[in-house]
Amino acid sequence: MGSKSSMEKTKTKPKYKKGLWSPEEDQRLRDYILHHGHGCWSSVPRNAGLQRNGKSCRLRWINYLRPGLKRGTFSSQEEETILTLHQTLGNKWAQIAQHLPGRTDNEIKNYWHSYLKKKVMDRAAKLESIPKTQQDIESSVKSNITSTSSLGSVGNRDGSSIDSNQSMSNQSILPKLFFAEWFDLDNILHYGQSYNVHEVDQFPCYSYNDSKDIHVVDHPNYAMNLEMQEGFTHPQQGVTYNEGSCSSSEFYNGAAGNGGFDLQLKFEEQTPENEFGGLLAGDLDLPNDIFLTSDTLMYI
DNA sequence: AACCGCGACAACCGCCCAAAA
DNA sequence: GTTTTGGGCGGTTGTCGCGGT
Repeated sequence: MGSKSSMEKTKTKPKYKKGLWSPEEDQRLRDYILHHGHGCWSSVPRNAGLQRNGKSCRLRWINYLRPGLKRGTFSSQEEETILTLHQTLGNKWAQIAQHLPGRTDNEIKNYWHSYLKKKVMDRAAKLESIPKTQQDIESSVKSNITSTSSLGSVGNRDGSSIDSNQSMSNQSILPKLFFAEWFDLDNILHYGQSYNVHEVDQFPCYSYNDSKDIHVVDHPNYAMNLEMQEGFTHPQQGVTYNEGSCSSSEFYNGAAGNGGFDLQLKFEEQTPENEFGGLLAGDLDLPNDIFLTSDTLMYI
């Protein structure tokens, strides 16, 4: 026994802290990743001075600290998206999350287990109670809808999915929303002019309604966002912010989401201050007329 | 006021896979 | 070719707050 304990002494694993994250820990992790990128996750806690393991840091960053997370209740549209995708993909939460900008797989999973699953079961139960003939009608209608849906036909949940499912999981039909898009360029007014966003040869472009000129990715906000996204995606390269590139005249908060997303920013409600907002406002020299409130939303 | 049940959400655990050694 | 390591994912558990009794 003694020898064993001495062996254990020489092979002691570092004691990692567990449980809820404190605001100080969040701050450390956020500061570290925003300045250095995460790189190798196992080295993050060491370098950031945290008593956590790398996995825990990664999870905390992805599910909570990462900029662009959309929090709060799910909209009915998001709900339907989850239901539809779950019907097709099963419990592939990460894949489902790819179609819900700003939502994490964990969040969707929790929502499913706490609410949606029950809702689906209730629906099924109701369907059970409906007389057979009516069920037949409904199921035929449902199958018609499914077959004409852009999501393709329903696959098996055990992974032995049919082709359309595989193509869906490998190559998303729905567009992914990039970091840049949380400014919702479609709804931005530039010096009082509205402009359209489109692509030319896969380069994001924008043009003003009253002009034939097409501008290629030189929109400062777009560039900044792309840069930030690159920074987060490739942390080794470091995060280089386009400091001072946000001109207050180029976008404003509160533009109506024209069927898309509201131009709003949302930051952590749990943290004592709007730290990411503080980061933006501080490090990025955010203009004064961009309102960063705890009620606002930011999308990624 | 105390207790209990429940829902929502955060976080951990274990497994799998791919890349590196 | 094998082992090790790191990252990602899904399932599950833990914690907290709130409402009802």
